[in-house]
Amino acid sequence: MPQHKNHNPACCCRKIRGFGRRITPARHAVLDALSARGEHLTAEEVFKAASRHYPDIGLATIYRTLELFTKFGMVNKFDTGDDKARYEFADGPGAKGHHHHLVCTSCRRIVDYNDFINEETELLRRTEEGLANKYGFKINTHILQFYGLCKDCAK
Amino acid sequence: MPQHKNHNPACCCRKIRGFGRRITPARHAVLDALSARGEHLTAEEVFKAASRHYPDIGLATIYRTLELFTKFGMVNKFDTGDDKARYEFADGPGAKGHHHHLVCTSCRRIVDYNDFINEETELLRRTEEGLANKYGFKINTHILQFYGLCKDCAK
DNA sequence: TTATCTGCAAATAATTTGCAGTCTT
DNA sequence: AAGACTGCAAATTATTTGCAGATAA
Repeated sequence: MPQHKNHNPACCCRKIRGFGRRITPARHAVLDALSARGEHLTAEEVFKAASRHYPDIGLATIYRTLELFTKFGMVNKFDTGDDKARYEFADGPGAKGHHHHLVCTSCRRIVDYNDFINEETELLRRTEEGLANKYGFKINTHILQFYGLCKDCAK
Repeated sequence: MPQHKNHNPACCCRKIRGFGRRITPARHAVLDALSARGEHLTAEEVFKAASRHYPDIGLATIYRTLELFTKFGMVNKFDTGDDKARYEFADGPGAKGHHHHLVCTSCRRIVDYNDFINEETELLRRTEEGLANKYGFKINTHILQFYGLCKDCAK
């Protein structure tokens, strides 16, 4: 996992403080969990990972923390069709780590890809612009995900 | 709401029977609810609408029916970020009614658009092809949604 | 006839919330 | 000190499931 600029502790702490919020052991543990344990973690998975460094942490705190980070734009919350939210560090369009997801509907494996990102980003940008004009929306985000069967499950 | 070929009762019934399943009053009521009450209904909304014609219907039946129709490809199930699934008749890419969603994160209004559908569809098709080759996925669906604030909520 | 379908009530499972005490700043 | 943050337990909410009876084919 490459270490993107958004993901290092110093930057995250600055951001949190910038919003007038506090740095706590629980929040550190969540940040660590998110950067150490790869992408697209469920709240439960973040909880398990964070518990290792900080055994007293509670699941409710995980939820509150992830919600907060999501609100700050540090984290993306998304859903892949099972009924658990998933979380990962956010990389805005254009950032090195920006990617979309390819989801296996059978084994729930999630593949990050960024092979067509430039083309996609460009079209999405134009679409956003067009939609904003026509419908008067102020668009903040989009979700693009592909669903199918991975090689193993397709057999 | 235009009446697409996929949405008329005769075609739906044929499809259901084609899968070896039965036509029942409950299923009729769900079909009616979906075509009469517009798009992107929650299970609860389908339930209310269907209850009007068929008061004895139960919510569990709504869920089971919608799941079945989704499995048959007659209905799309999707999610707009609140934690309720939403359902609408499916129009495959290329069909007249094919569209994507623009969601207001404040008032939860959902706008259907198909302004850039051709371009989008074309890029998505190419992307699917590329991803299928590179990652060995057999891709079945995609989700593309834009999130932002509608005109009223942006004030 | 017979497998599918149903409503109901109870069970799940993810997420949220109230609260009293504990920290960060 | 003051407000932000916490863990815990209880509450919520959407969805699922078991079951015995009803019904479409």
